[in-house]
Amino acid sequence: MERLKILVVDDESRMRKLVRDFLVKNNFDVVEAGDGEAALDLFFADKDIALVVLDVMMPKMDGWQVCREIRAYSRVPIIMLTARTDEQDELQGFQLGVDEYIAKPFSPKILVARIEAILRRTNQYNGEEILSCGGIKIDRTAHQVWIDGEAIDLSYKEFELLTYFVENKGIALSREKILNSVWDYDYFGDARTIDTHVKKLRSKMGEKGNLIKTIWGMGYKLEESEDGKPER
Amino acid sequence: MERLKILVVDDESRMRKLVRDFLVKNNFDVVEAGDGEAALDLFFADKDIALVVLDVMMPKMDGWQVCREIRAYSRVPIIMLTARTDEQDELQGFQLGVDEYIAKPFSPKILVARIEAILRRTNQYNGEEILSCGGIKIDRTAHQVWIDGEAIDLSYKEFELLTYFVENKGIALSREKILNSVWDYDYFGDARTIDTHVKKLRSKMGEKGNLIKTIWGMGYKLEESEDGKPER
DNA sequence: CGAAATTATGTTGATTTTGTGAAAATCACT
DNA sequence: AGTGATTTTCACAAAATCAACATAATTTCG
Repeated sequence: MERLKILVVDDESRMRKLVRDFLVKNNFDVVEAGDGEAALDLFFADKDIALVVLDVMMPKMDGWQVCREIRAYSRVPIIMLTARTDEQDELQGFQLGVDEYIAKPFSPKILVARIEAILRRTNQYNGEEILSCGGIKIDRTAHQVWIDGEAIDLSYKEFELLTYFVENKGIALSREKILNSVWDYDYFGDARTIDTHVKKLRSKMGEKGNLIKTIWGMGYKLEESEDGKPER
Repeated sequence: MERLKILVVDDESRMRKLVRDFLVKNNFDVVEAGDGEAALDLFFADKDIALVVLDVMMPKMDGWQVCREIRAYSRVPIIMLTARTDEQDELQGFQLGVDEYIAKPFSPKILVARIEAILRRTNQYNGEEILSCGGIKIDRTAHQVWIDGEAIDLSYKEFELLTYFVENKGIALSREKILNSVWDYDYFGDARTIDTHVKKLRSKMGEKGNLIKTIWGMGYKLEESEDGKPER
């Protein structure tokens, strides 16, 4: 599958970098614009932009206006980044043809998940809806997890964390890394909170709980399979 | 692959030298700056700096400020050197677009590993993720070692030490050298500690343990293969 | 061979890191 | 505002690691 190109529009370069880094890591191409005009120029010059991520709050031309102008000529999927709370906006946005909202601050993981979901909906992307690994099965749209065929209940964070583990199975993950992708980008708190979630995950996962290995002095890792650990 | 250029910014010349020496040994080009202003001058004068290593604590302009100014114009990867403990800082830095943190004191080996990982992520560098040597296989991302296909558990230090041996297979390594790259730069303890770790490594490695040769009066060496040693 | 130097090994205590349960804070919904 | 669920923090227990040391074994070299 060729890499899909995403246009990211935000006046803050840090936010652009955040979004870009995460998208690139997830195999998308990214083009950026720092204001509405540049965004429109880029969008109409470049015929193969698969999706647009648009900050609402921008000086000069705001996100709504950019959205309106794009919609006058194109049905490309548009995701809006908004400040929490504003429900009024959502209404306005849906009338304008916005496909999805993401409230700031969001977790990078959620951003990517939403983008992939939309692209999947529009048949431009066929990533997996169902993840699985050593008896763990995850349905992302249904937000449901099965262990050896048995459905288990997980809270939101637990689900996100387990999904992240499965997406990165076999890779040693530092707490730092986990925080930076599963938690909102402005989360400032104790990395040990991860331990608590891991504890709950392990217990809810029953026998399969020990697929989540502790890497002492480093972090955690989801083992791809149970075997390969004979001695000790 | 041409040599990549790294800008090292720290007010302590001792630290700059430490970092420089290690990077040069690992085939990077290094330019140094002793304060924030010099760093910015150098950075904007020199168009092909591939990565910046930045100490947080500096007189006059601190690391955050330097980071901000660089980020206003560039997305070059930035690694911050911080005092242990300060988690608050990490949040701030993340918003500024810092790519990685390394807590002082660090081991030179870790510094190089992180730098290479980031450059790999940004596709500027294609070193190996998997090392191997005479039946020993090391997956750095998984933090996992196999001996003849069997996974073995190693502690953090043991893993670092074995990786160092494999990276330098066939080369005689003095205890001094080993300490200076695998241990934190402020460790001034007994070099005999290495012996203890070598002992544990050898025993965990089973038969392959004797690939780690003692070089009497000198240090240790990892043999590239078991056979082919008729003389001696 | 034997003494001196060096390395191997087993043990131990201090330190660091992780596990765990419970309390506190936050959030979602009514 | 009130309730229950979720998330985070905290404190202490448990576990793992690490450095150091003492003693045994090995190598070197006179």
